[in-house]
Amino acid sequence: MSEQRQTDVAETDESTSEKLVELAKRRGYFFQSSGAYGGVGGFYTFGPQGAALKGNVEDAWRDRFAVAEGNMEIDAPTIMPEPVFEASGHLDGFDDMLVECPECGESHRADHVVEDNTEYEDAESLPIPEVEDVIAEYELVCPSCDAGLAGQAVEAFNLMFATNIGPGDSDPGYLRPETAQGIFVEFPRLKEYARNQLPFGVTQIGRAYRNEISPRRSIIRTREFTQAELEYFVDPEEDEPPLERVEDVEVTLYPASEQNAEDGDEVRTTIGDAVDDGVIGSPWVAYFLGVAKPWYDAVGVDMDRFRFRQHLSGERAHYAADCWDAESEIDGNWIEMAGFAYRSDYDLSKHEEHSDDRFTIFKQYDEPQTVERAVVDPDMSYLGPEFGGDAQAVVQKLEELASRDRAAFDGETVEIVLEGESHELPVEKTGFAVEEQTEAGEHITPHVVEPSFGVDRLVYTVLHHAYSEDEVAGEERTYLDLDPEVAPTFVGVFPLQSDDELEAEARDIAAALRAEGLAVTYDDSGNIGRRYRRQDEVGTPFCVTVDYETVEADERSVTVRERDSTDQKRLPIDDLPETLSALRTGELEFEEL
RNA sequence: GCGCGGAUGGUCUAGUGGUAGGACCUGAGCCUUCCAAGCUCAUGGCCCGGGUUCAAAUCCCGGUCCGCGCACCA
Repeated sequence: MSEQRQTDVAETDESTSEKLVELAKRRGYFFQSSGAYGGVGGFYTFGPQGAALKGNVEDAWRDRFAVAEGNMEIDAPTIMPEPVFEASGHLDGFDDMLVECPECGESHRADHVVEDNTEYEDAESLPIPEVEDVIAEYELVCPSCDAGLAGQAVEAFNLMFATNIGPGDSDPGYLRPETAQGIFVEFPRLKEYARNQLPFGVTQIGRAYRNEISPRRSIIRTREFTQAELEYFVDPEEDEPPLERVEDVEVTLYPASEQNAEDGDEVRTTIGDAVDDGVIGSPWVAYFLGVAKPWYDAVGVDMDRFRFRQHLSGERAHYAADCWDAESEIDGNWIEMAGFAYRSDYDLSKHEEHSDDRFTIFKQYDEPQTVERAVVDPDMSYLGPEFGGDAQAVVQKLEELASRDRAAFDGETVEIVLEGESHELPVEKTGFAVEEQTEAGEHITPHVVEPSFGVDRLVYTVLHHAYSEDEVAGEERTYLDLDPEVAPTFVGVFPLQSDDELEAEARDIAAALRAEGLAVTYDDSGNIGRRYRRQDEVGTPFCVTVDYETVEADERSVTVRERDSTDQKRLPIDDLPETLSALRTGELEFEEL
């Protein structure tokens, strides 16, 4: 269907965006929240049409990335306690340090001021008091007006919304800045549910919150938004993606090498070739790019305005081996709609470190392995009196030494170094032994592949790419050529004109189609042309009109009008529910009627 | 957070120091046998708070929100 998609948008892209935002307000797609109270920045309400469209897009995502891939979906809370974000790094990493100039009042990123004027390279990782000290020590000045910044307070601005769990402030919590943590945190239980078998995937569709300094461009960058994320857990040594399913998928790639090149350009290739040529480093990332591309096409993203862009080394997190964004073109700008990252074991290791639970999977060997292992079992009745409070540290040193260098225990005595001081102790008191142990497997930390979709940006793209203008019978027309699968209203039902008999018949048909599970709107106001245009503007794919032939002829029939072509066909009423359902799923094309 | 520009019915807009018009939309009616037609009538507005002034939607200050640039984009 997309190859016929019209991109004959008149005038400039920018005015398309303006017209779309205006249409969205007027027709109930989306609009600014709390308008009655002056509005609030970065929050949008999806109106009746927008909520339905968004819901349909989410359903389509669920069908593809959860159901069709055999993954499980969860629904975690949006508020989680502070330790979760200490582990995830959001508490520190999400901080911006701001320092305000006492003269001109401008705020600057304190870490940037430091990095630009000293030899410090990673000022963001310094504690705030230290940044203040550095500013004083180097007598750094305001980049705008050269006034001295020494002595000015450096303020932390965290992009997470903070709250308190329960009364008082002893139990801080945060609104999640991404849905992913809700999955990672529950990994210990989810792995049980997956019967400890890798690979498995967990999806979540939900809200995330970021207290953006500067929300922009309507629903493109908001403070509350919806993500659809998949965390796919794999055994890095054994699991491989079923690339054969997607190897022929054609994609437009914009690799880092091309972005860095003088005359770099996008590359058209297939998933299979991109993996073979090493353009996409991670086969897992490649697989999900291959799944995502046809899906984006199906929900209505214009493939001529779509690409996958590789992250440059500078914008990639240090733990991410390879990362690609799905981007769509809006107003001549490319906006990020999804990120596909190979995150290694970073997230699970962090939670393993910070929590009491195990974020590993027990991986059984093909054959149990017998290994020799050097162990110690120190005589604490000797070590205790000898070393006092350091006894535990001595035990730890002995354990380390045994596993590292068992030859050290060959003599009568063994030497350990404790806080720079050397100690000798009799080997017989260490309980040193080499034991044979049988191991059935090992605990491994799975790696995770993360396709992370921004639902709001996708909805915006779908609307923007669907926005079309043409002429019908000499009259200008605006319509959204939304795919029937995601269109908020699927069919409009009208009486041809004011007439009790026609209206009654049309209402009956509308009720029958609703009973079929279709999204139906009934309209009998104004003339028929006006009603068609109304539905065109919200993107309703089909309209059914009851005329005098319907109520007078022997075989009762109605006209069905298609939105994009405005063509009409006559159909028997009895066939309507079945035919329209088939049109919705794409089993049937309008031309075939 | 800074800078620049903006804010008038649901939407788009005109406007002057003397409390507001238009178009579209919407509703009622007439007309109408398939594409925003016509006619009649109707609903509905100066972002918020201060200040100047006899008088402020208009001028000034502050705030909120929107757009753009800077910065930021986990």
